[in-house]
Amino acid sequence: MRYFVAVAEELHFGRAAQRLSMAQPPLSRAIQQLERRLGVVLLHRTARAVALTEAGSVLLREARLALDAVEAAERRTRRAAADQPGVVLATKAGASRELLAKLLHAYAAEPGSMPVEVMLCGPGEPEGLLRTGRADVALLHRPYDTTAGLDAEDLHTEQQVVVLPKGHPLADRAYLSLAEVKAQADLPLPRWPGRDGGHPDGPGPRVRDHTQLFQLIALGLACAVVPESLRDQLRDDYAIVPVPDAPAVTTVIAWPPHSRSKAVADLVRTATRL
Amino acid sequence: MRYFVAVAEELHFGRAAQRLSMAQPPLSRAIQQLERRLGVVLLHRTARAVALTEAGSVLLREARLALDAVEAAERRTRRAAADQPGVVLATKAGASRELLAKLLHAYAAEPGSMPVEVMLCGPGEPEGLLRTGRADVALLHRPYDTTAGLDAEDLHTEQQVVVLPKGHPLADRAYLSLAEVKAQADLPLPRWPGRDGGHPDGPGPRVRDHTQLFQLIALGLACAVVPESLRDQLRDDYAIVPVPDAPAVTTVIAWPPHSRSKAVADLVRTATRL
DNA sequence: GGCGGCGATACCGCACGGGTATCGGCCGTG
DNA sequence: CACGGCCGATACCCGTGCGGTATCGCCGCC
Repeated sequence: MRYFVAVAEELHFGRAAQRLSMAQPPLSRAIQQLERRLGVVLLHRTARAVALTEAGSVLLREARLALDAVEAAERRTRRAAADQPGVVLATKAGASRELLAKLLHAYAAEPGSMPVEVMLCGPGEPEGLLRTGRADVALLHRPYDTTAGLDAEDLHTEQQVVVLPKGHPLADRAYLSLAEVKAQADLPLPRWPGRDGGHPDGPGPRVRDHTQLFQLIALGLACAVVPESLRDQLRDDYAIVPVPDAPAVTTVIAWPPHSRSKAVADLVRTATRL
Repeated sequence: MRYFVAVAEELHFGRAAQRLSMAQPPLSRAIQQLERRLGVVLLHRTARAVALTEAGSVLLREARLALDAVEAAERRTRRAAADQPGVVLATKAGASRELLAKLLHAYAAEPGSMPVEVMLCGPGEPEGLLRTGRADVALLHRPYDTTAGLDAEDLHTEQQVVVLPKGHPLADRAYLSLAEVKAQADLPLPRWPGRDGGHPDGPGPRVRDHTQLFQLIALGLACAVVPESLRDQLRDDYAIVPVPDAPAVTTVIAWPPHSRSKAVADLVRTATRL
């Protein structure tokens, strides 16, 4: 299955073999065996190109989940046996900073609380971290993050604002509509990486984290619609205007649905009581 | 991992090996290898008994999920390649009969609908069927069934009633409290099998499906608290009394969170519009 | 038409998974 | 207290299957 995922992602047996540190022929045979075992054609091969069949793309999605589950099993087992227990909390760097601080503080004061390791990561990563067992619990932000396959509790909902370079013509407005923001051809919205690590097509600059984002805004090369709590982290060299019709952002605490850990349960309970 | 799950469930290398149709020594070694690879002690072995360690029980839970995911990947891939598409809907035999009928009828009338295979199963099974890819969508009943790890939409909520043998002294009451029902020592509540197939301890008779249940009630050996919609399926040789303080039962339609199937989406949409 | 890129095939060797035989410790029993 | 039996671990052997190298066959392009 690892082999198939590699080939399906590369769409090239040679490169996939290289990624798996093996030779190409055994890889070809392994895929053929898989196809024979399943009785299904997974790949259309022409001498020039490899393409996924319908069934192949189903297997790609399912196999990723299965491999993640296996990885999670190993990792969680190892962690359960480690002598120093603790919880790993994942969240996007820079988001919900104040809420996170309050949560950590309140949880530390709980009786029987464990050390919490905070894992800061890029957008879209936390779900994968939970699925592969690298993290135990995460703070996510709907609708940016998806909670599919996770259990979650809502913590806080807030409106969004647009961040503009200081002195921009629109900076004096009391509020802006999402349509007006998008209509700014000179200040495009940035493009965040998708789940596969690729950036969607479009005019805006490619961006990986908030530092890059605010750098670009300060340079007058972009603007961004972000939750209003981020304003606390901005110095006053930006202009901030509410965007009432942008979708509200809900901060949620999420965890794998079968989690049996007392620490995660305590953390969730503490968070909902804040 | 399959090996470990077998040993962890049997807590006996010999029987586990038998279940896996292999000899005991290679199984012992395989488990040792797994322990060495993870660097973790999974089982306490005394010469007389085998017991799970803390880490072992974590791996048991995680490994089951991982194996289910692998099984689901294979099964869904095969199904995706089969020339006759279709959806498998799982639900407990006898529950929500009318709602199911309406749903199937309404969905069949939708444009682009596919054949629906209804899979009737016992209590607690549907979650496993969804996780292993044997079913695509299920009708569940909270709080009896858990929707952890699934996406779900509420369809219908109803009160519960107690079903008594005809002519029972309590049969004339306008309503009963849950405490009164439980206090009936001569008419114990039945014990349903748990997720592991074992029945909880207690006085009541062990029961696997509604047929058994109602047979026992008719014989005057048990009573049962069930959703009120079940009364439509009962002939009038039972007495039915509302139990207002029993938890309300919500019928939900549930599906695996990463499902990308149009048929499942249509089915869910149809169900929520009923 | 020839060359190059790429997946498939042919063939080989070794490592690992599984089998049988046997050991060793623990408990129950007469 | 000694013996037997139960059960997991160890020792040793064998065959299969996975991965490697060499090569082929097909297609597209210069």
